[in-house]
Amino acid sequence: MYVLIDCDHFYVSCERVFNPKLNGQPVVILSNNDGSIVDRSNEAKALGIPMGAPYFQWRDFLKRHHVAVLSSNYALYGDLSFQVMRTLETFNPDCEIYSIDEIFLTLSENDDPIAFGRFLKEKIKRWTGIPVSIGIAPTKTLAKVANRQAKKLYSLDGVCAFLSSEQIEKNLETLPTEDIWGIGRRFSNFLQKKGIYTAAQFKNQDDHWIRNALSTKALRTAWELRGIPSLEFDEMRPNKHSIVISRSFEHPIIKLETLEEIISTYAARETEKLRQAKRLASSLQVFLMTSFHKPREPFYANALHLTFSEPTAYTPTVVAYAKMGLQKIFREGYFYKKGGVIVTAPPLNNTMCYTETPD
DNA sequence: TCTGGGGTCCTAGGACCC
DNA sequence: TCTGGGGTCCTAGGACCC
Repeated sequence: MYVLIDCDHFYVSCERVFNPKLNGQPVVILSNNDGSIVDRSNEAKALGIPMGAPYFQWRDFLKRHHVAVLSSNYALYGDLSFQVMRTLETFNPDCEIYSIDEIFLTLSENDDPIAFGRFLKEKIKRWTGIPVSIGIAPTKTLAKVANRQAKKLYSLDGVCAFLSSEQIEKNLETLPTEDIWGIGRRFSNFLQKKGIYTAAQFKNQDDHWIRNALSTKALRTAWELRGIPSLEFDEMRPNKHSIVISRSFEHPIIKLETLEEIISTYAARETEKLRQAKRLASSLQVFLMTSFHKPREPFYANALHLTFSEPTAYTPTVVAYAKMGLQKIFREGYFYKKGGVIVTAPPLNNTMCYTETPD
C-alpha cells in the first residue's frame, strides 16, 4: 500500500506556526511580486477566493472581509518542510519526497492503515505544528484520490484508506477527469469531448487508444487507477536536472539594455546556485515574452538554447552566453513582461563535479 | 498600473554515422 | 511508382506537476 501525506494549505499553516493569532482567521499568501494568491486557508476559501486569483482584483474584497494578507516567505516554508519530512523519516525511512508539502511512503502488510495514518498525523502535528491529510491506497495515483477525500470529508478526520475495490470504484465514479493526478486541462477537455467525464470511465478505455490519443504517461495513470502500480517509487531524491530563475517584471520593459541587466543578474545568481549544489551547467536557455493578459497588444515570445563548449559554473561565461542569447531573441518594439534563464545541469558523475574556479 | 516560480517527463524530427 | 536502412544522440516543444 502507498501512503500520501499532504500538508494542509501548507504556506498558511507555516505562517500560523509562528503567528498563532492567524488560527481560525481567513488568510491568503501572495506570490513573489504579490501578483496573485498562491495559498489560502479554509476560511478564505469559504469566502469564495479562488486559487491563483490576481491580487489587485481582490484587494478590496480581502480588506472588507478582514482577510490577513501575507507575502510568501519561502525560506520559512522550506525549513518547515524539512522538519515534516524528517519527522516522517523517523517512523518510516522509505520516503519519497514529492514536493515541498507532499511525501509518499510505503506501508507493510502488517500495519493497520487507518491506525498508522492517524498515528502519523498526530505526531506531525505535535512535533511540527503542521496539519496534514493522509491518503492510503494500492497505488500512488489512488493514494492521491484517497488524500483528496481525506481533505474533503470532515467525518474522516484527515485519514482515508481505500481498502476494497468497491470503495475505489465508488470514488472513481464521482471523480471528474480534470481532477485525476496526471491528467491536466488539455487532456481533460479532450476526454470530455469524447464523452469521458469520470475517472471510472477513463480507466476503462482501451490501452492503445489512451496511448495514441493521449500519451504513455496517461496510460500509466489509467493502470494506476485500475490498481496496478505503474509509477516508480524514488526513495533517493534524484538530482535536479535544471535550475530555473524567471520572473515577471514589475513593469513592462522595452529597452534591450534594461533586459540585459536583468538577465545578467539571473544568470549570475544561477552560477551561485550551481556552485552551492556542486554542479556544472552543460547548457543554458534564455527566454523572453510579452504579457499573456493583454490581448490588444502584440504577443511575442521566444527562447534560445545555447550549449557551453565545456560544462561550467563560471559566472562571466554564463552571463556572457545569457546576454548573447538575449540579443538574438530580442525584437524591437515589444513590451516585455517576463523573462528568465534556465541552466541544465545533468546528474552528477565524476567528470562533471564542480571544483573551485577563480571567479 | 497590477495576473507566480520552479520543476519533470515524453516524443518527434533532424543530424550524423556506418 | 520505387532511389538504403538502422542506430544513436540531441533539441525543441508540449504535456503535466506543486
